[in-house]
Amino acid sequence: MNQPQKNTPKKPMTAITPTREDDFAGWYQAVIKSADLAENSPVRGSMIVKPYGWALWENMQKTFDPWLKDYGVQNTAFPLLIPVSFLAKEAQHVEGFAKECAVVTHHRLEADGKGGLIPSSKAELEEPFVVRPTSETIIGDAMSRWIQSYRDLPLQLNQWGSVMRWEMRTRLFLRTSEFFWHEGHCAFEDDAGATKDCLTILDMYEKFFRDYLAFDGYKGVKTAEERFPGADQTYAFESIMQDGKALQAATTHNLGTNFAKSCGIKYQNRDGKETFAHTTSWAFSTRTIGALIMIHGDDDGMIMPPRIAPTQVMIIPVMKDDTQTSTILDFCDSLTRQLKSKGFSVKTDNRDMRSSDKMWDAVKKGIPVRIEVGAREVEQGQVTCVRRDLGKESKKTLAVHEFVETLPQILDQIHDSLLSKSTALKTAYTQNLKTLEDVKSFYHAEGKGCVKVPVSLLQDTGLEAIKETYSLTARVMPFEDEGQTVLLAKAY
RNA sequence: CGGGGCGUAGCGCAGUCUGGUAGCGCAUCUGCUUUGGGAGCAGAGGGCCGGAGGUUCGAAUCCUCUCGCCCCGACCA
Repeated sequence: MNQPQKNTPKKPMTAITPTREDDFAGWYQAVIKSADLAENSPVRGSMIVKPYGWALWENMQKTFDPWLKDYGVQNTAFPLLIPVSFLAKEAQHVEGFAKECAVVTHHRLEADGKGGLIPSSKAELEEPFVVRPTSETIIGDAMSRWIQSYRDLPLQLNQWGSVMRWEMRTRLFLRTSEFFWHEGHCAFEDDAGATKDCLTILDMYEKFFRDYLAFDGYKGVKTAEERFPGADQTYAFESIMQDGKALQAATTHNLGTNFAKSCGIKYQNRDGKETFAHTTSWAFSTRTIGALIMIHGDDDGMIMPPRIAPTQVMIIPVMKDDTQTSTILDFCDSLTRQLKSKGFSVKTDNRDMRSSDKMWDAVKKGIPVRIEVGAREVEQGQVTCVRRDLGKESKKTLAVHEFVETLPQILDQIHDSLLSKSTALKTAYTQNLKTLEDVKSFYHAEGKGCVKVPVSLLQDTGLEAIKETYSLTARVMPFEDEGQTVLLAKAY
């Protein structure tokens, strides 16, 4: 699947088979495999994030975490296991998550007499734990003790970790039983504080996605139906994939006083009266890696946005015979040091492989800039430079100093180009329609992508059937239309 | 959990209908020639045919049961 195959003569050879057009889901998996981002594990539904994929996630954390701290958020670590009784506290919340919880019921194993191990019947827990599907309840419990006075507010907490939701159908990055994320949990004096928090964080997400991950999307409010279980209001950033489906890249929730009431988060207000705090929670997950793939990737594989790419520049030595090896490698080495000292993430691929294979490897991994250094370049003090997003047509030879000086611009150009492609994708896959009939005929005619319709259609009893028929859901009511429209789409 | 597909060498697959010595391509290893977008020739190694039971002289192939993966739904970040 990750190997080149003889495509039909008409199509140019691609590094990835199947192509996006042939089979989008198959293409998606092939990209992950070819880029060596992640793989399935022996644990059903749980992935192994491989070093290259994890490096990407680490870069996301490194970028985003300081923003949170700057805003006033403090990092914490709460237990992986949550007492079942905690989860049971908030009615909506239970209903939302109970059916996808992994439960820990024992604390000891014993031999089953057949060479295996089973939970010991003598070691059953009095109260089972659930592996956290999200941490509102256990953090809420702590908040109820930590918050006494309005002086303790706002309390802004976050943790980087993983959670588990027992999903029926899993797909690498997009939906796995265990997934990695950050989860912010904050408490405020009033609704104004909580709402402002949700919107501030949502803006932060948008900035992160646009300025670092180079993708566009719709910021807005979720419909009542699509709200987080236990939230008064859910905000989201919805992005559009190359197959026209929507993907929720991040959400923020105004939990109102729902969790404050169920967890007992009360404080004495400025008038000395006991008052419930207003809490929020917000998150983005390793799912955004799936979004990166489906937004930027092409038939040659991954395309990493330069500002988040684990490796921004891959230097490929092109050796003809042994006599040149050391001078070429020295040249690469000095170039690497030069670029590293300027803060770029650079690698020289000096593996003992054919150079053309190394080039394809860099292509499939989506490394933004590829540099080829052979005898010619060494002699002339030049480098040959190729942009991943534009392919071999963009191959250019530059003097070394010129390359080093312009690299920031090259990376910015790649970023800008990816972002504007993503905006174009979003626009091309959004139809502005007025009536249910329009929606029906659009999808009936095999229309691909999302439709934006007046919010009043949510009231229309005919909408359900259409949503059902075409597997649509209400994604978000975009801010750009001031809540007057709602985006309907198939979604990941 | 429903409907469909699939588990055979590291990867991708054929062989299964019609039971009879385990195959192909790529990758790997060796040698020589090559090297600027997936090199050529010659040779070599590699398998409990997902697992467990059956039927049979004989099972990758037939039967039963299981486990896992993929796609489309339902559920969802």
